[in-house]
This record gives sequence, C-alpha cells and structure tokens, in this order.
Amino acid sequence: MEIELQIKMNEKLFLRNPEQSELGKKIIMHSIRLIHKNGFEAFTFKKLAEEVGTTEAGVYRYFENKHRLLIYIAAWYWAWLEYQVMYQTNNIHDPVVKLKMIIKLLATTVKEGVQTSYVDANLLHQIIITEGSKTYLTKRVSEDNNDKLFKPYKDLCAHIAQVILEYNPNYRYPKSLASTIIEMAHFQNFFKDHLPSLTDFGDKKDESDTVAFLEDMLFRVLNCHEN
Amino acid sequence: MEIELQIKMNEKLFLRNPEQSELGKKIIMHSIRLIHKNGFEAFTFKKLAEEVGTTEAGVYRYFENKHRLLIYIAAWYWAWLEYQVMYQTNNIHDPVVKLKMIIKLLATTVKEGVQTSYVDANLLHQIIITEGSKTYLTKRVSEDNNDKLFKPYKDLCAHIAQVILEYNPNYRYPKSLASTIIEMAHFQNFFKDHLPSLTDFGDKKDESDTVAFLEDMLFRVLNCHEN
DNA sequence: TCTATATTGATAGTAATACTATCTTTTATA
DNA sequence: TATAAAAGATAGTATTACTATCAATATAGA
Repeated sequence: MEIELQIKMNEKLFLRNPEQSELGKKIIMHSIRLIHKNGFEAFTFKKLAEEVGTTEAGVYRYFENKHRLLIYIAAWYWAWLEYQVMYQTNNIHDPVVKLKMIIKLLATTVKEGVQTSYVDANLLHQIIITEGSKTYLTKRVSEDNNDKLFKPYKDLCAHIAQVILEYNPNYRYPKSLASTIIEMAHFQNFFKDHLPSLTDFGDKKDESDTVAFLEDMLFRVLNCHEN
Repeated sequence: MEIELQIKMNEKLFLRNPEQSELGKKIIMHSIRLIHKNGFEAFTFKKLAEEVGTTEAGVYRYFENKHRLLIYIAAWYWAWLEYQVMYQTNNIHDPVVKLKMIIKLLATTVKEGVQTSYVDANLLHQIIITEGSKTYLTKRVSEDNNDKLFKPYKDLCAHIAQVILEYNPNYRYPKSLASTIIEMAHFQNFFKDHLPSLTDFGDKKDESDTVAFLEDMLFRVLNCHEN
C-alpha cells in the first residue's frame, strides 16, 4: 500500500497551485534544492527556471515573487510537521512522552515516515532552520498574517501549547513556551553548527544535545513551582 | 560633565571607520532611520545616499555592502548592550537582581543612560528585533564568524552565561539558556506586536509580559531540580 | 474527433539594484 | 604652502525583479 500525503495549502500562497502540475512540482522541488544550496538571498527565479528547465515567466505564473515562494514552502513544512506530530503522538496518552516526541520531531532530521513524492523533507528541514524566520521578519508581516499565510505555524504552536497545558494546566505561558521551543529547536541547532560558542554543545554532529537541552528546559519550567 | 560613549569596533566591519568622520556618522544615523522605516530588504545604498546627501559611491567607501552595514550596526548594538549590562549590574552582588536587570535591558526599550550622539538606541533596538538574526542566518556565517564580526553578540551571551552560573553553578546549559533568553527577548516582543497568537500576551503595548515570561522561565529553569 | 481553453515556451523589454571606475574638488595636516 | 586623504560628481555594467506579448502545445468537453 502506498499512501501519499497531500497537504491542502492556502490559495493565497500561490498564483497557480504548484501541486497540480508537473511544472509546479518541479518548481517546488528545485526551489528547495537551490535555496538549500545557495541560501535564500542568492536564490533567484532565473536560476530556478534554468534548473527546472523553464523560463522566468514560467515561474512567475506560479508565485508572485521569491518571498511568497519561501512562505509557501515554510507553510508546507509546518503543516507537514504538524501532521507528523499528530501521527507520532496519536494514541499516546502520557503528555511527557508526547512532549518528548514533539521536541524530537522539531529538532532532529527526519527519518521519513509517510513519503511525499517531490519534497525532500530533510533538505526542507535544513532550509527552515536558516530561512524560516525570514518569512515573517519583514515589514509585510501583518498583511501576510491577514492573508493567513502563517496559519500552519500558528496551528502547530497552538497544538504544542495544548499538550503543555495537558501536562501542567496551571502554567501561564503555554503559547510563548511553545513558540520558544519551536524557535530554539532551530536556533540552537544552527548555533551548534555555525556559532558553537552560543551553545554548550561540543562539536557533536547530531542533534542529541539540542534535544537534551530543550527537554531539560521544558520540563524544568513545567515541573517547577512558581517563583 | 558630559561623557560620550565610544565603542571600539572590529576593523573588518567596515572599509573606512564611520565613527571618524561626519559623513560616516551620518551614514550610520540615516541607515538606522531608513532600515527602521522601510525594513532591511527595501534598504538600498542609493536611498541611503540620498538621505545622507552624498552619493552611492560615497557610501561604498565606508561599507562593502548593505549586509556588512547591518552587521556593523548589530555589532554596535550588542557592544552597547553589554556595556549597559555592565553598567547597570555593577556593584550588584545578588545574581537574581542581576539577571532580572539583564532581562529588562534585553527586552525593554531603553531609557537612555549614557547618551550616544548619533545613534538612536531606541530605533536600533527595534531594528535588531526584526533584522538582528538576519546578520548570521546566511550562507556566509562561518566566514563572517572567522572575521570576528559576531564577537559582541557572543561576548554578551558569555557574560549572561556567567551570571547564570553564578546563580546556579550546577546548571548544565548556561550558554544555550543565555542565547535562548537573548533571542526570545526579541522574538516574543516581535510576536506580541505582529503574531500575537504565538504568545500569551494580550494587546498590551509595553514589554512587561515578555519580561514576566522570561523571568518566570529563567528562574524556573534555574531553581528546579533535575528531571 | 473536433474545438475551446488552459498551460507552457520563447522572446523582449524595463526599472531598479548592486556594484566599480575615474576624475575633480575640497578638506585636513605636516 | 605642499601633499595626501576624503568627498563629490559622473558614468557605466551586470544582475535582479519583474511585465508583456505571442506562438505552440496539451487537455478536456461536446
């Protein structure tokens, strides 16, 4: 049995739905590869078109501009991650186990569960670490937010906040703690690889220290009595 | 008595030292104003030159490109902030008081202590919230890091980690906790203003909720027994 | 199967951006 | 007052970020 995951994306994220054509899928696939390779700043629709084997105009038919495309793939990532969280924590009743699973999913590179044909979830995870916050750190946040472009991110955050409250219903900052965990799952990994003196992690290659730090922090916060 | 604060900047941050000429100071001053107004993406040396009353070439004599300029003002900010921390926590022996002061300095808009002639610390603080992480979230991090461009940031982080250890010498992740506090002081404020559902803060205008959240988190982590 | 429609390809063009180069004038300084 | 350093003025280039147009092709419905 082969199951393919289809994520329904907000219409405002694109001009033409890239999931509904070969060209569209190639655009997404090569965007991820190119952004991963050269970074978002060096990424242009011209280079993308070359890789894909179409023209600049061809890409512009799908996405207004490269920032929108970045928001698209980020939204896809967050929706996909929330699905992973749902899937992996389904039938688990102990919120401790759930929260540990969530941290693991946030902070570690994925060992593919349900396959998605044209998106490389590992590359995407790496991209979101470096480029993810650029989606909203702009002068246009509020407009983009009104268009619900960040809904998948906010949904995931709300979901995690829920589990936090399940574990400790009296904790006063579940959403802020959730967004902290999400962001730090990325930032601490980035720091580990590129600015290690901002962390306490040696030069270990994997993300186990990041996971340990986040778990330690989360459960200290949730177990500790008010100060 | 008028004291002016001079921050000694790494030579690699600029081509010509902007602190040593009127034009240079104007470039910094108007950069801050323009980036604050339009955001870093829309900021160009041409527009800057117009504001300053010089030419594009004039600006290029001081800074290689706009990214370097951003790193410069960010470095200035972090150096300035570490000075503020030093100054405000001097002669305080209780690490609790010190840590609370640090959080306050990180998260709240400044009420000028020692004046700096041409840098508007309030605008700068706002800029760093939105644009600060863009200084290092690039493909060039490692090179820039080798050039010591992020030293002020790392120094501040190390300083805070020190105070954390003063309070709890057994805590295992002082640097990661410090960088978490620094980043979240900015992100939670940004979220509060632009993506409020990622926080637990109402629509209060000031930063008191952010401060409360960070203090609560920090001291729970440091007071709590190992899990 | 024919035909209307949507999609893609190919090409061209424009305004703005991110620079580099050069030459002249002004300013500081010894 | 001579000299060097800084700033001003101007020009030019390659790339980026688009928009527009028209022909070719695929597809889907009648």
